[in-house]
Amino acid sequence: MTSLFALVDCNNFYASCERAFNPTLEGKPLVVLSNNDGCVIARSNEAKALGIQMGAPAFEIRDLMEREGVHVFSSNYELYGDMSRRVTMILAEYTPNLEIYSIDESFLDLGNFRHVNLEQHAREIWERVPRATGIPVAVGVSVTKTLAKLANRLAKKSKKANGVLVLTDPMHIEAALKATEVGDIWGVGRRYAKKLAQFGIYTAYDLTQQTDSFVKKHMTVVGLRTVRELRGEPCIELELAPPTKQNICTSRSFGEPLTQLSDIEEALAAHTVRCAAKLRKQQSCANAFTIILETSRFIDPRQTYLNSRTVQLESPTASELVLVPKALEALRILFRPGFRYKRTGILVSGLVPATQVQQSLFEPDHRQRDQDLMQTLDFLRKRFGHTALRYGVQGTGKKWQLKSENLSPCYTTRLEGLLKVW
DNA sequence: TCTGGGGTCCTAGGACCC
DNA sequence: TCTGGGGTCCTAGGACCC
Repeated sequence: MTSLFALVDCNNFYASCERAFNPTLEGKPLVVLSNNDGCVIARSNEAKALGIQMGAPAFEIRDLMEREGVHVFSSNYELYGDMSRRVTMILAEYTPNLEIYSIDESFLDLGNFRHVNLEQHAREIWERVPRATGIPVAVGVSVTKTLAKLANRLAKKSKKANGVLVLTDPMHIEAALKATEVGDIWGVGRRYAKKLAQFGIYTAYDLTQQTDSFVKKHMTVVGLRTVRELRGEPCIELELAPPTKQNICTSRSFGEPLTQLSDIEEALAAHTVRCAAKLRKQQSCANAFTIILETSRFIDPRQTYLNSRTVQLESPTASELVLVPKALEALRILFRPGFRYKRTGILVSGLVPATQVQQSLFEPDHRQRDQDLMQTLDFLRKRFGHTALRYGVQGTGKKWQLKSENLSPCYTTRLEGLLKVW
C-alpha cells in the first residue's frame, strides 16, 4: 500500500490571526513585525502586492507603509499559539495521525483514505478551517511529505487549484516538478540552489534526473532523501509526537543597546528563568549551558564583540537556583566594558530525562528541595503569569525589554482582549 | 537610531586511546 | 608514493526549516 499525505498550511498565518478578530482589516495591507519590531515576518496578500519583502527591516519600509496605509502589528505569540491550537483541533478530526509540523502547518496521514474522493475530502478541510477559526488555509495532497509540500505550494499559487491540489497522477507529478524551481523544494535552500545552478539544475524535475551518487556527493544524505521523496519514494515519516529537544535556547535582542553589566545581568537572569521553565516542561535536565553575549552585527566591525562561554554542570539540573548564579558568573567573564551590547541568551545542552539524573558525589544534595520549590514556582506562574514571581537580579526589565509598539490585544487568552471582542 | 528567535541534522577534522 | 590502523568523542561550521 502506498502512503498518502496532506499538508495543510495556514495562509499568511500571523497576518490572518490579526485579521480574524478585526474584520475591518479585510482586504487591507497588513504586516506583522518580529520581536523588537525589527523586521517583517508576515504579510497579508495586499502587503505582498505592495512589494514588501519577507524579512525587510521595518525602518527601511516605514515611509512606504505610511504612504500606503499599511496596518502594522508587533508579534503577539500568545494569540498565534492559541489560534494554532484551534486550527489543529479541527484538523485532528480528519485523520487519526497528525503531525503538527510548525505553528502554521500540519501533515495529515491519509494512508487509508484511498477509497474516498480525495479532492472532495481536501476541499472540505479547506472550507471548514476558515469557517471555524477565521484562518484561511491551503491543502496539498501527495504520496510523500516533500511532494505534499510541493502540492501545497502550487495549491496556493494556481488560480485554478484555488487552495487545493491533489497530486497523485504520475503525469501531474512530473508537470508539477517541471513547474517548481529547485530552490522552492522543501529541504533545498538558497545555498544549494545556487550550487545546483552551476550544474545546470534549475527545476525540481532536473534534480530528480541526477544520479544518487551525484546528489549524495553535493547535498549529503539529507539531500538524497529529498530527491527520493520527489521521485515518489517515501523516506520521511510522520512524527506523531514532538521529539524531545536536545537543546533549548532562550535569547532576545534588547529594546536598545546596553553598556552596563548590571542591565545585561537583569536580562540574562530573566532568560535563564524562562529557559529553566522550558527545561522542566519537557521534563529534562541539562548537563551544560552556553551563554551568548553580542553587539549588533550591523555596525562597524571594530565595534562588534561576539563571545560565548560553555559551562559543564556538576550534575544535570533544571533548577533556576543553580542555573541563574552560574549563568551570571559566566556572563561577567564574557563582559568587556566599552561595547554597546544588543543581545544575550542561554542555551542549555546535554539534556537528559529528569528521571535519570545521577547525583554528583561532590555536591550537597539540594535536589529534592529545589524540585519542590520549582514545582511551586511553576504552579504560581501558570496561575498568575510568568512575571508574577521574579528574582531581585531580574530587576524591573525596563531597560532591556523588547519594543512592541503595535501589540494587538490577546483576544483569546486575556480578559481585556475578550472584553474588546464583546 | 532602527535588521528575530528559535530549532535540526550532517560532515570534517582534531584529540586521544589502544 | 604513502608517513600504521581503527575506534570514539567533541567541536566548529555549514546546510536546512519555520
